[in-house]
Amino acid sequence: MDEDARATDEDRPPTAEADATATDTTAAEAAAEKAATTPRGGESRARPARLADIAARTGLATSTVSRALTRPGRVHAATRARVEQAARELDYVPNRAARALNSGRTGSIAVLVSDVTNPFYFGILRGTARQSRAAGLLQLLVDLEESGELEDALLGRLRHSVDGAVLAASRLPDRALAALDPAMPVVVLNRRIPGVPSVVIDTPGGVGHAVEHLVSLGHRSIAYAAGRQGVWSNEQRWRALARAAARLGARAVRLGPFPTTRWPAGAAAADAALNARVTACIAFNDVLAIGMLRRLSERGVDVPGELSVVGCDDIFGADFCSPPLTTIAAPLEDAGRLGVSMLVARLRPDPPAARAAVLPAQLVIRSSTGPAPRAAG
Amino acid sequence: MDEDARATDEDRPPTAEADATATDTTAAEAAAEKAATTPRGGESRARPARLADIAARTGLATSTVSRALTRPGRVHAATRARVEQAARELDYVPNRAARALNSGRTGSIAVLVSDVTNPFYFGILRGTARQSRAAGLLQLLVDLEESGELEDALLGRLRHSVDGAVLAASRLPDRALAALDPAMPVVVLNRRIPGVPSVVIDTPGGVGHAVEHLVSLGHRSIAYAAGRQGVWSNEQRWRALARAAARLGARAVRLGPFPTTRWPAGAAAADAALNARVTACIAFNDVLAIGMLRRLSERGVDVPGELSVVGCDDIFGADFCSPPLTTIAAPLEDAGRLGVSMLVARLRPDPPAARAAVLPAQLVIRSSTGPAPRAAG
DNA sequence: GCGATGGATGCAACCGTGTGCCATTTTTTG
DNA sequence: CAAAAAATGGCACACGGTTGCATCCATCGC
Repeated sequence: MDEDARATDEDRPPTAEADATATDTTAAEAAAEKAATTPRGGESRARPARLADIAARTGLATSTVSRALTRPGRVHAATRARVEQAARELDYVPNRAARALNSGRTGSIAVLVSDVTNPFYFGILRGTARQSRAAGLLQLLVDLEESGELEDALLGRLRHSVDGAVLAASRLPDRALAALDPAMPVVVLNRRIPGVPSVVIDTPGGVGHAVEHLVSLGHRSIAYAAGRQGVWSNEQRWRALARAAARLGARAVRLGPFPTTRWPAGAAAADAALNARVTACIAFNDVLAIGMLRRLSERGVDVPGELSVVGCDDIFGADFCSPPLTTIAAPLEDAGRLGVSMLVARLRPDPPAARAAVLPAQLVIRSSTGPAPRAAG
Repeated sequence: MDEDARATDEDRPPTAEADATATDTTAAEAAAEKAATTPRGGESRARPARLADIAARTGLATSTVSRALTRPGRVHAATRARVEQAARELDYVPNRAARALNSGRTGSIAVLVSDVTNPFYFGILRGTARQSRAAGLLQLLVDLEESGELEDALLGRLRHSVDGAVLAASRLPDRALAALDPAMPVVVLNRRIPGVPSVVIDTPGGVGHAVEHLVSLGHRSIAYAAGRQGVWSNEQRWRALARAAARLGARAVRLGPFPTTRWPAGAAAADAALNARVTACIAFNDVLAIGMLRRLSERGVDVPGELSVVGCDDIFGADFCSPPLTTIAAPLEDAGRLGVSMLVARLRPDPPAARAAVLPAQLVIRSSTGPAPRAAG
């Protein structure tokens, strides 16, 4: 404790490294360990308790101990109590590897995201994290760094290391994902594939509402700033916009595609929107939309006075950018939770048929949308 | 492929669930599997290839196959080629559980964060994800949801399931963390504990620069909007501010503590700063600072005209809030990478002594700081 | 009092991989 | 050409937990 107070050298210049004062303590620890138990080949770690240790302590067989801990009804109540007592005393923690080896279940799932730094995944990750823990599963986070090949390779190697996977925004073709299922149960988010359970957010429905919102404000020409070509949700959103515009007598223009993961993206989209003679623009996602806002601000374009901007997803930051962004809010945490729930259901001995869950999206109106300017069409 | 085109029903009302059209295909698949191999008790999954399968195919012993794949020098080159060929043909993937069981190494590490939705962790997670993959390790993401008890319990259960852990912002007391090390190697981020390897970002140094920046702009009274009491980095930053202010002849005021994970936090901090008769405020982190900006904007206070605001960390959003935030940028991805590197070094047979790496932080000047107003002092 | 019944427990065989030790083969050396 | 040395491959066991089957004992019914 008093050692802690000593470590206050905040005025030290930022050197690359600084040695801690721990050389002696670690040496002492190592010596202590070595003296304790040396199970095999001189390992330096203390040996954790096994079932056999509990068995020895209670005078039971390991099989009985195992049943006492995992099949409570299968042993005498008194025996069970004895075993649990001993387990507590020895600080017993079951070895997951051993359990996995003969049961085939690892007790963990993988969550694959295309890019961890994309704020879109924050909410999803929180949802998967919560539901995983609720289900007693560990969550492997795999960042694909926007690489489809990496995804393929990783899925192959993960196949037998996890019980299943949640794929948030996979890049693999439908066939590859559908083929994956027998080897490893999979749930996909934001995509619909026949035969694969999925969680889809009804952002297209929200796009319809956004178009209504814009048309009611007098907009008659609405652009769509597209994301990466071929992405399922990207095409869905464009179609929803085109359809709603047609229904309401407005003109729909498709711009792009624009990259949506790096900041420069929004600039190109903003310029394209200004060229397209529209009064409003719905962007594929909030990252793109916020990038547009920045560019428009740089160019001195008034939002929403001259151009209204709508985003998708309601990511972190959409409420404090300038101006606060009107967006189609996606229930990301719910989607993550539901994805894991469906995966867990899929892992049960009698898996339900693959289904596609649809979560509603809400149009959140902030300050980046307003009445259409008079002159434009 | 043509099936994919059919799945375009974006105008469908957002129902809770919709059945996929996959019942027949999954049934066919299941039948095909059952016909293939039924290893034990009629499992429904296809049996993955094992070493024994390669051995049978090549006419070698499993031990030789094992060595061919893991100890290239130990077998004849021709034998090794045969084995690798067979492994490819059978799509062999080593069973991690079995490997872990007898080697004691799981090939995975845990990364513990106190709250996944805190944008502070985004950069860190990307760093740990990259370095983990580079080291051939899987990364377990554990969200502690701001609960110290959960952390304690989880660390106990994880102890034998992972090779080590990176603790980003742990809540456990120093003693508990130091005691953890013999059972499970650990690297802590943003905290310095004797005997435990750590990666610390020199934000306090950056705070010093920020104070110089503010003083040079004429500020003489600077507030610190504190984060959660007792957090190591929080105390460090305050001390750095107080020390730098004393050195430069400015007055330092400590406000708070304020919660820094939820948005309402910033409001209280902003009001407190206005009451404190200061002209500038350095906040514990960017979440708090951005919350302050929002509140100040609501109250019609000009930033930086009436009050300058500085944040810490340079999280996602700090560059597009209004006004863009002057902040002390932390190299978060580097910190994550380095944390994993140090953990990996710790896992080697001859672990180096625990050391504390310090990464420099940079003051990034944007638009939330400016000259001090005339009247105040 | 004896056999049937069922609950409680132990035995032993797995799961798939890694590795120490030994047998065998091949190469080198005197 | 024989002996020594090196290279190569196989046997068997260990890792820790689960589970089918056998065993044992107590209780119950007749």
